[in-house]
Amino acid sequence: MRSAEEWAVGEILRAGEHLNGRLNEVLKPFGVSFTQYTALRIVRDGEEGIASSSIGERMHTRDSDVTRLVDRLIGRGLVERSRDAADRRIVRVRLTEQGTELIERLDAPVLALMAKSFAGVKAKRVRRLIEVLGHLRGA
Amino acid sequence: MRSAEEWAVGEILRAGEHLNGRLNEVLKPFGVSFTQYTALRIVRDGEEGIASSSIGERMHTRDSDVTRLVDRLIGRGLVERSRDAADRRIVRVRLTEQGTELIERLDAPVLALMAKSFAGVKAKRVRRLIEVLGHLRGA
DNA sequence: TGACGATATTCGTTTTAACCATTATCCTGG
DNA sequence: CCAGGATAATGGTTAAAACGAATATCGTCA
Repeated sequence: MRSAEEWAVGEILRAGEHLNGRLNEVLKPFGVSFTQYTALRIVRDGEEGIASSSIGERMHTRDSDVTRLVDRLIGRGLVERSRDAADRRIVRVRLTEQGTELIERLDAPVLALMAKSFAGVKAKRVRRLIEVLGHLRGA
Repeated sequence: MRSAEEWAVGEILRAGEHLNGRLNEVLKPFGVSFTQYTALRIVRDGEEGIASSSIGERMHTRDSDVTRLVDRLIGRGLVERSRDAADRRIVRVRLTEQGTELIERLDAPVLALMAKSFAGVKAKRVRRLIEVLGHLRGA
């Protein structure tokens, strides 16, 4: 005896799990975890070098854990740290050349995954879906 | 210079991360990880006791890891194992009373989270979104 | 029956996530 | 100047995920 709402929630969760699984398959050959991929994307989006604390906010992660996540990315040569000149408390993180190259190489299969996932869905529907998803973050 | 597709992919990923984060906040007070919650839902859906291997298939997890995931759930008294009478190789997993009670107590806040997330979105759009998400798993 | 495939467990390892307390460094306002 | 807040890093712990190898048990079919 399940309500329509519960069914809907189940659908959403299952879709999320499914996408997540597929995404991990794409990422695995590159030796990047989903968390690391997320961090790399955040760093890329923060054009002028993003503050560690900002990464933590976007990822709902403690500062100390951001430090170590960034440590790992540095260990792989994907990212680098530098002190902010104006406020030396702040550490800015930016992609290295290697990191830029890696995330760009990832774009293709990730895009392909999405394209495949939404194959057969009308473009207008996809656009609406994205609108709704955007709304979701605000709520 | 980002294409519209890349932007869309970013939106989808960010929405997923956001939802995941919120969900974890909901789950944390109950001491259940997202993975465990997923497993509990799968067990609940497999009415007559689900085979361990089936859990692994749905979660893209190795058998040996399913065993230990189930071990942990048993440790919390949420789930129990039993041999299939017909084919004794198969181990069936089902919710205990405690497990049933827990997942039912989780339904409310999870539903509330979703309701809040989709507040302001027309019901029809939500239905369409769910249609599209369902389609996603098939592709 | 007996070999093989299916199902699950056990053991061991490595990596990461999540949490917390403490320390270090730096900025700012009074 | 300096006290207190902001920002990170360090160190330590626990639990989990992810992977692989080996073992145990059971069913089926040739």
